[in-house]
Amino acid sequence: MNESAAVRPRNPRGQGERLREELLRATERLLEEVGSEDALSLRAVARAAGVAAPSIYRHFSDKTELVWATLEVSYERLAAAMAEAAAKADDDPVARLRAQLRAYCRYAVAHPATYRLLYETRQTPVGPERLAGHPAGLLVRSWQQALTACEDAGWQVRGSRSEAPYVLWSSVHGRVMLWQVMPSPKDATRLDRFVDEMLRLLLER
Amino acid sequence: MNESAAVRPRNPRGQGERLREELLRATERLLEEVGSEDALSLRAVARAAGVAAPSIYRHFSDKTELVWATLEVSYERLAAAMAEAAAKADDDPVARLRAQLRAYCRYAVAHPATYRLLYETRQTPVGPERLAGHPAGLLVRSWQQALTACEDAGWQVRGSRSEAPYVLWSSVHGRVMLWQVMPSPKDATRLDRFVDEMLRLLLER
DNA sequence: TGTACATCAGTGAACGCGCGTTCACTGATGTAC
DNA sequence: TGTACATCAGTGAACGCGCGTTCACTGATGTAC
Repeated sequence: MNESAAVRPRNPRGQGERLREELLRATERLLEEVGSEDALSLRAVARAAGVAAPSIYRHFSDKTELVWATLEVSYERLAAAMAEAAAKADDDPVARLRAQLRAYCRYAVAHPATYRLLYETRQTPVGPERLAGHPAGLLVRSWQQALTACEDAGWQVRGSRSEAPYVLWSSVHGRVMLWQVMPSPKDATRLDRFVDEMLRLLLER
Repeated sequence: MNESAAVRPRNPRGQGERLREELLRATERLLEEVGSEDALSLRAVARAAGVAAPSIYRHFSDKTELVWATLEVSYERLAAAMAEAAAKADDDPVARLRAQLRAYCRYAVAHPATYRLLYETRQTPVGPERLAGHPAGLLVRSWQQALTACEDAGWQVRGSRSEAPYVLWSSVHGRVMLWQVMPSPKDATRLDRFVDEMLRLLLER
């Protein structure tokens, strides 16, 4: 039951912000463990950080703030993983797009609960100004750009050009979610094959 | 605060099973309202059904049983809507498939929370024997059959034939979920257009 | 026809629990004079 | 150099709440004799 961090020394003066980071990390880990915002308790977060529950309120005004901040961190990790994969790929726009899509899938496989939560806006009634900054908007732009890069390199996008980013993204998002639900073959290379198939369907010379 | 059903006459002898149906309907409605299993309370279900909380235990052994039974009902409704749409469509396999897909989208739009819950297996650790009966398996078979019917009518499926049902279903499922998350154009005809686009991508003469 | 009894649908009160949040506090450490 | 004081990081105890579930019950109604 001893969650972790049995004794935690108080931060030195002026270093109070460190606890903020520790709380974010603890929340990230626990969210993945319990699988939903409802099931996450501030008391558990405090326990995991080796701190009393009220200490959270020094850094976050309430539970919603804490969870939202954590999901922002998670989204940054996903974006970073995709960027890194693209950078490492061959100097070919299709290879780069494929690498990004695979990194996206790998993130979802590695953090299934977090991945789901990234798309659960319902959790806590959240203002439209926050919804506007939702990762979803940024992602669709990223697929959009990747497809344009492919066109610049001489590829043709099959079907409606304006629907194409949605086709790509929806299908990969949907496939990942179904993969998480379907019982049988929990084999992540199926996702890679799916990505290849989608690119073949969407792009032609 | 008076949730409903202020006075509920006791069922006549031998009709005790009626309450079971009423509880299922109340749960269905409340699940859609609160959006998650965690947020649903047995006490609220009882209140909505005009009954004392312990009465639930006459018909369901615990909360999990109640929710699971409700999701089964929801899934049956979805399947029925799809079947009805297919029956009403022209006598052409592509038209029938399109009608099924649109009915699927319409269901998701009309019951967003329920639709999401249908795919949340995580909710309560549930045995593999139950997972085996998960709607997901039935649905993939249904898309599978629909595609075969198209082939029999002279259409060709583009790309890998074995991936095709997953491409179709993943993309529609993913598109629906993204539609629910994205802020801007809450316009359900976009989903219809998406369905058309996917069929165009997947099927050729 | 009358009556004892079993069955059935449903209840009221209580259990123990963990939750988010508030409050007034402690005690170490840097700073001003 | 010494000391009063402000600041800072963090705490312990308590709040009121709603939850899932259990328990022993009530009272209407059908059935056996």
